[in-house]
Formats: sequence, C-alpha cells, structure tokens
Amino acid sequence: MGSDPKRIQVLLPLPLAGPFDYTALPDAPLVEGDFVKVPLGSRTVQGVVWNMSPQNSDIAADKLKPIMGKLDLPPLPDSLRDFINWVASYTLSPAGAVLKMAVSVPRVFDRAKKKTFYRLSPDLPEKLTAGRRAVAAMAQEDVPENMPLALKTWAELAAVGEGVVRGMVKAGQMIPVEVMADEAFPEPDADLAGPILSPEQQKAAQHLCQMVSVHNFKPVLLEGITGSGKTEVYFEAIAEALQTEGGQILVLVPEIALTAQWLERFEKRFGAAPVVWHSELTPASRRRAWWAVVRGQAKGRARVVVGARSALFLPFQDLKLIVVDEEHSATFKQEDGVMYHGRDMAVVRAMQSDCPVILASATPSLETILNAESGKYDWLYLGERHGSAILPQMKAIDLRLHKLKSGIWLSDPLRDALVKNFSNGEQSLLYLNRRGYAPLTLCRTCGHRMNCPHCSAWLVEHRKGDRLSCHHCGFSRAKPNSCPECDAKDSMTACGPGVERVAEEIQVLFPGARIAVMASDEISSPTQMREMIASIARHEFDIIIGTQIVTKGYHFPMLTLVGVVDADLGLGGGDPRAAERTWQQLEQVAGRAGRAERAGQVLFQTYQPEHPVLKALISGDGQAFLEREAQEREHHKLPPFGKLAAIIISGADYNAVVKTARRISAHAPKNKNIAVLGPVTAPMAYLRGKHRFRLLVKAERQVKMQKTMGQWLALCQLERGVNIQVDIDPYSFY
DNA sequence: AGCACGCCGACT
DNA sequence: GTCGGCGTGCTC
Repeated sequence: MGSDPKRIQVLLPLPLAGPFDYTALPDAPLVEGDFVKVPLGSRTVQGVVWNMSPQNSDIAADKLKPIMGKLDLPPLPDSLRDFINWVASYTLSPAGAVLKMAVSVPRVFDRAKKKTFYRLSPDLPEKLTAGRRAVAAMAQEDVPENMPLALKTWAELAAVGEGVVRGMVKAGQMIPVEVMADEAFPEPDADLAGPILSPEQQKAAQHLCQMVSVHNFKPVLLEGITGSGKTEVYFEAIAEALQTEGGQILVLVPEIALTAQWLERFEKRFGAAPVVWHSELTPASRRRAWWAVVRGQAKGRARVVVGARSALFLPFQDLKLIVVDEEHSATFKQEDGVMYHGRDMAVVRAMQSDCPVILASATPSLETILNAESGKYDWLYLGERHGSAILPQMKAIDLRLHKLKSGIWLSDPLRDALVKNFSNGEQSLLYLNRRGYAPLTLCRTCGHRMNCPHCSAWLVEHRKGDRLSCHHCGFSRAKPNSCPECDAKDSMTACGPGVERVAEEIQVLFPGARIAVMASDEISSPTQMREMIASIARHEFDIIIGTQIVTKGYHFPMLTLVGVVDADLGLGGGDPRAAERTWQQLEQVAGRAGRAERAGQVLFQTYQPEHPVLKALISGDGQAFLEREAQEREHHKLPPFGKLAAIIISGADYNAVVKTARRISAHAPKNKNIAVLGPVTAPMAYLRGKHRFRLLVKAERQVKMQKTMGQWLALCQLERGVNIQVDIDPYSFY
C-alpha cells in the first residue's frame, strides 16, 4: 500500500453531477465546509470542501489535481451543507446547482475593504495624560468586549482630538487591528414593549413562544382572517427567539420588494430593521448581509433576516425559528433552474435545524390545512377582526344578466356602486390581475394575433411607449400601425382589459377622481410601494386599480369598496389547483375592504356565479370549498394523497424534443403504482425560443419518487440540444 | 457553467 | 493562407 496523498471531495457551484476529487493542501488543514480554490480545466474556481474522507470514488488517483488554497471565509455551516444535499436529492438536481444558490452572491468571496481599527493595549503605563486617560476609560468602561474601533470613533467617544489617539497608537497604548469595513447590523431589541394583544392573540402568541423556548422541530399553521393581527402574534415568537444569545430567525415572504409595511411594523416593534435579503440587492449589500448571517461569534451576527425564498440558502449558524408569511403564495415555488417550493423547503430546513416553523396565512394552502387537520402541524386560528368587527358584504354580479357593452369592462351595478362610493367620499379598489393595457392585439381585417416570437404567448399592450411586450421572456416591440400579416392599415385592435385600460375607463367615468394604478410596472421597489401605500392611506386617491400586488398583505385603512373586474380569470384550463388559487387570491382581495366605522362591500363580476369558487366567496364558507377540493384531490390521488412529478423536455429543435419525450415515455417504469401521462405540450409550449413538452408522473404515496425517476431518467439518452428538467410537486397540474 | 477544440465559410 | 463563427464535450 502506497501512502497516496489525501483525497478530498470539493463541491463546485456548477451543474455537475457531484463533487470533484482533489488532493489535500499540504500544510493548511481543511475542514468540511471550507471554501477553497481549485483548478478546473484551464481555469480556477471556488468550491466548498464537501467530504474530507470519501469512501468510494472511481476517479483515478493520478487524475487528481491539488487544491490551490483556502479562502479566508468561515466554513459553510454543517446544517446548510445537509440542507443543500437534501434539496439536491429531493429535486433531482445536481448538488452543485443547489450550492450555487447558496454562494452565488456576487463578490461574496471578496472581503470588504480592510480598515485599521484600534483597541486598548492590556498593559498601559501608570501615568497618562488627561486625554489619553479619557480614551482608556472609555475603552475599559463603555465599549464592550475590547471591541476595536476606528481612530475617529475613539476620538469622538472620548471627546479628544484624533492626535491624542494617534499618539497612543505610536506609544503602543492602542493596538491596530485589521477589520472588515462592513458595519454590523443594528440588533433588534426584544425587550421593547410590544402592542397590547387581544386575548385570542395572546393565547396564540403564548403557544408560539412555548414552541420557540422548547426548541424542537414543529410546524405550526397560524391561520388568521385578514386584519386579525397574525404578524403581531408571530412577532412575539420572534421576540422569544431573540432572547437566546446569537439565535437567528428567518422570515420568508413571497415578494420582498413589496414588504414596506411589514418592515415598518418590524422596526416599530423591535427598534431596528431586520436584515433584508432578495435577488435585487446590490452586490455590496448582499455581501454585507451574507457575512452578517455567517458570522461565527454570536456578537454582531444578523439576528433576523427577512427575505424571498432564496434566503433559505443563507449560512445561518444558529436558527431558532422560521416564519413563512403568506404561506399559500404561489411565489414560493421556484419554476426554473432548481425547482423547489420555498414553503416546503422551509419546513425541511426547520427540521434539520431542530426549530419550529410558523406558516402564516389568511387563506392557507390545502396541503397545509390537511397537515394541520391530521395533527402533523399545530393549528392556531385567529378569527376576530382587529378594529373593525364587521366582515365585508360579498356579492356576485352576473355578467350574463348585466351585459357589458363592447370596450367597457365595468357593469352597471359595479359602476353604480363606484359612483355611490365616490360621491360619499369613500375609497374604492378595482382588482384585475392583468398588467398593461390589453392582453391581446389582433388585426380586424385578417384576424392575425400578435404573438411573442419566442414563446407561445400573446404580446401584451402597454401604453407606456406604445409597446407590445411578452410577460414570459421580456420581448418587446413597438405597436405596429399596420398588420404584419396582411398589411391592412390602422387595423390593429386591443382586445380585453388590463389595469391600464380599466384606469382609462374610470378616468372617463370619473373625470374628477384621483386614480392610482398599482402594478409591478409602476411599483418595483419597497420605497415606491411605501410611498404609494402611505399616499393611499392619506386618501390622496379615490379609486385604485391594481393587479395581484394589492393582495400582498397591505392594509388600506380608507377602503370600503372592492370590485373584482374579472373573477373568472384563472378558473379555466382545467387545472384543479387553479380553483384553489383563485379562491385564495379573491379572498385576499376581498379582505382589503371595510374599516372600523363602515362595513366594506365586495362585488365580483363573473359569468359563472354558480362556480364553487364564487359560491364559497359569497357564502363565506371557505371551509366547505376546501373540503370539496380535498375530496376531489383524494379521488384523483393527487397530492398530498398521492405523489406527482412533471418532466419538462425542452429544446430549440422541435423534432428532437418530441423524439426525446417519446423515448422517455417508452422507458417509463412498468409499475402498477406509477402512471405516466403524456407527453403533451407543456403549459407554455414554446418559451424563450425552446419547444417544451411535458410528462406527468402520478404515483401512489408509498413510491419513492426520486429514486424511481433518477434510475429511469439515467437510462434515457437525450437528443442533441435537448434538456430535461424534473419538477417534483409541480405547482400546476392538468 | 465556461472554456478549448475543431470544423466550416469569408476576408486581407 | 488566416480569422472567427459557434457546435460539442469535458472538467476531479
């Protein structure tokens, strides 16, 4: 036996099958999780030590290259490495692709610019000048833990000139320390007085605090109707978790760009802002946040992080609590790259961190409700509306009886209600989940429809710049004057309404009204959102027309009428989950209406008032609706009563895609517990220049989906240029 | 993912 | 003859 150099496995943030083997660094000892630089082909890449003692590796020893060096970063915590492995095997993605989400922080490997800070020397001479004594006293009494500070800071604190401190440095009385320039985030203060909670809230808060202090894994559904004060309740759990030294709390929200109100409430409660994490942070603030989260010592560590689903992959050292706010939201499902559901992965992360996870929503997802009913999750319910006790009055407007004139999107009853509300000086909201002016442009002469050249989707007209844009790939072109197909002049017509078009109609109907359009096209930053919300709260607008961004947990204190322009939108397609989704969305919109002194009114324009979703909304019996949905799913053995996965086959060459799809289908496991449906064209049959086909895999609950599919797909040869992607628990299923 | 390598057409 | 287009395949 020769004494081979030590073999170490390094995971690279690339979509490669697994970790790569390297030989150890001769001198510097490494630990698992260490960041290292390694050669890969002709380049050097950064990776993470994944396995210090690999058991079986079929890579020949003479192929191994040596690790080039260790980066000056704290190692990736074990819990995060476990989580990455788990997510990779669950989603059937290469671990490197998952690692990439955890370390694809631009410039995270760069250290912040180093600055020289100073701290007091332990041995000082007996005699010091008055100025130097002031500095020494400050260091010994008021600055915690011998913390190094900038020269300027010392001078300011001790109220002496900078020269005094400089003199001390020269005399060896202050010792220079190289410190990263990034400032620590201010620490939230759990001891600030919280709001006064109702008995109902208090009971729920106590339950949550108890769970946090026990510090075991346990999911809990915190269900509370709009306005019942869920946030205040879980803030108490956060306060409890903050009591532990260095303990960290993660709050997942569907869209961080839209949480301005939430941030304000947090700051009011805890006296400091949380650390915010989302994909649009500048590289510098990402690095600062990432570092604050990973900090090994409890001091200076980020305590509360609020972020989008990618925050799950932050290197927490000591998670004490995870909160998933608006847990029903579709935004938690990542639909490209590594396909995962943020809510479900949050539960796994909590399990691996042995901490509780709170799933909060006014309209919980069916999955979560079923888990709560079966006792797998604890279930807390808040049924009292804070402030205004009166629930809004809900009514359907049957558009078959109240026909719309062409080019008009508001029926007489809805218009009358708006007129009445406006003349009473009250505020109204019109909800239409459609951005832009019109979802379709067609030629009146030949019927040609304006499609996206890269996707099977219509181009949406936007009034800004008179353009047609694709909402799937970002393609955009000027609105043509003549038909690109038949050349007819002035023949292009806008079909159907978007929020901009409804705004136009309102403008004509209410020339004196102050109108606001709320859509992601207008509002993209928390600041803009905050301004808009504040402006609406000050009643600077009479009528607000909004897409689904108005459903994201905002409170409009002046609002008394909500009109849903098209309640049927989203009910088509035959996707069973579409009904649930529509119900959640409309229930959330409806919850915006009403305030203390005046009950709200909600009107749904619909062609199918007898649809279960509409009936559930109007009767207020969401319970019955969800039960029906659950039965439906059980009958069809859909999740959570059975397992489901989708395989998306995509590529630029149509024939190659079809051929591959057929081949995969032909190799399907012959097992009576597994049914393979398809291939059929995917919901987006053509997307970003790629044709897409889909297979659905339906299996009994006991089937090991990942193992089965992994083995199956490994046997399938892909045509050139064809990609396959597995979506475990796809969000929409036909 | 990114980079080299290679095989083809266009140009000084 | 060389420059450069990007299709293919490999990286421990």
